[in-house]
Amino acid sequence: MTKKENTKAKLQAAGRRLIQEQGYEATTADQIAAECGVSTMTFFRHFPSKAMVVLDDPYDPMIASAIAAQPRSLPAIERVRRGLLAAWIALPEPDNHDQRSRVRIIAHTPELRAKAWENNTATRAAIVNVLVRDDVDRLSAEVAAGACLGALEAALLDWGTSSEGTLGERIATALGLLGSTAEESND
Amino acid sequence: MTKKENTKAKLQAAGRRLIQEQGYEATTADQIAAECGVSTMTFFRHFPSKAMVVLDDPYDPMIASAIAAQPRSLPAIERVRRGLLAAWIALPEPDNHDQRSRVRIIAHTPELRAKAWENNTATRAAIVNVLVRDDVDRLSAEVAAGACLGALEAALLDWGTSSEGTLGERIATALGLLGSTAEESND
DNA sequence: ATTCGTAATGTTAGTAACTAACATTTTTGT
DNA sequence: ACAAAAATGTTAGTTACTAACATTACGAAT
Repeated sequence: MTKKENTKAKLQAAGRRLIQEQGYEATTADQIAAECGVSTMTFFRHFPSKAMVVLDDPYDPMIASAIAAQPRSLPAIERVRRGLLAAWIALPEPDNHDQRSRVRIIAHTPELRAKAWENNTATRAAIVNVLVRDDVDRLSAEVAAGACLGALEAALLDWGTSSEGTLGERIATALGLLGSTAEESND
Repeated sequence: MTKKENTKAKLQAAGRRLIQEQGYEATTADQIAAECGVSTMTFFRHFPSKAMVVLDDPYDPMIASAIAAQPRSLPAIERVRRGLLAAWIALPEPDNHDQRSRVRIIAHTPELRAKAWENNTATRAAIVNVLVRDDVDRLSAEVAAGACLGALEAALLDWGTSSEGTLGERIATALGLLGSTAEESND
């Protein structure tokens, strides 16, 4: 399975480079494929859509379980907020250069931002389900999930478009803005 | 300009009906146009994309100015939150039946939800700009705008998929969940 | 090393959402 | 009734993506 991964990596690299140089809309899947000496069909076998060349990232798993692990006594938003913080801490700070340029592309392309949001649908649904299972009403659950994931995204894009600081800092700041005004106890 | 508006209304009605019956992806722009005895091109002259047959709504204007009108002394989130509440109050409760079925379609179609989010980009940017102009840092502004608009959307979809209560109630509830824990003073 | 199965890729053909350019009809003001 | 302008039609094209089927590259067992 080394060949497959290799082709995917080449497509990803070429795609991101071309999109950075020419813009997202101006870059076609055909072009990316050609750049790698590969057919268009092969491109779509590796990425379900053109957007995924840029969007493909390894986050998202485990988030729902991190939230489920927070104490059920907290208000919904607070549970999601702390769950996301906990999930983040368990992750490594990303390779600054590559990730930052990737995020920068997304930040500059409304269509990609929308697709990124679409991609989060599964995560958002998972979060909502955890909360609803614990007797939070649906509206509160949706608001909590939406607000916290929104803050996460804002942190990511802000980090990507700036040049200093760590992602972890931004995430803590962004989620902090949603926090209950009396702060940071630990349980 | 009556003919134009008439055609648009017919396309909208036919489009929504067909999409409701067959699903969003299964319904083509060609089909909607044919249903109205009109060419495909005409469809796209009235709606910039297929999604807009369903998404086209009259909200959004004035929101930014409602936020600008809130006292600059409040934290960003609180300003946006109160601004949206104020903007809502200035609006009439929508015609229950049509709007509800419209929202229901959106709620059931991830692609449409994503496009709705994309459509909000302009509003979100306007809100962020108002805040930044008043010396709120960009990250806080993005988080505030994202969280509050996210809550608004959750309220809308929840209202659309349920069958009781008013939109106004849901919006108040949803935005209330983001509120500072010490509640509801008026200034 | 040869053979053989499978994984990766290629080819062809097609659909659907759009866009551009230009022709035609319909509406409207006078 | 007539000319300007608005609305629509037609044709041709691009791009993202899918399905079906053919082909090549690759690794493992003999």
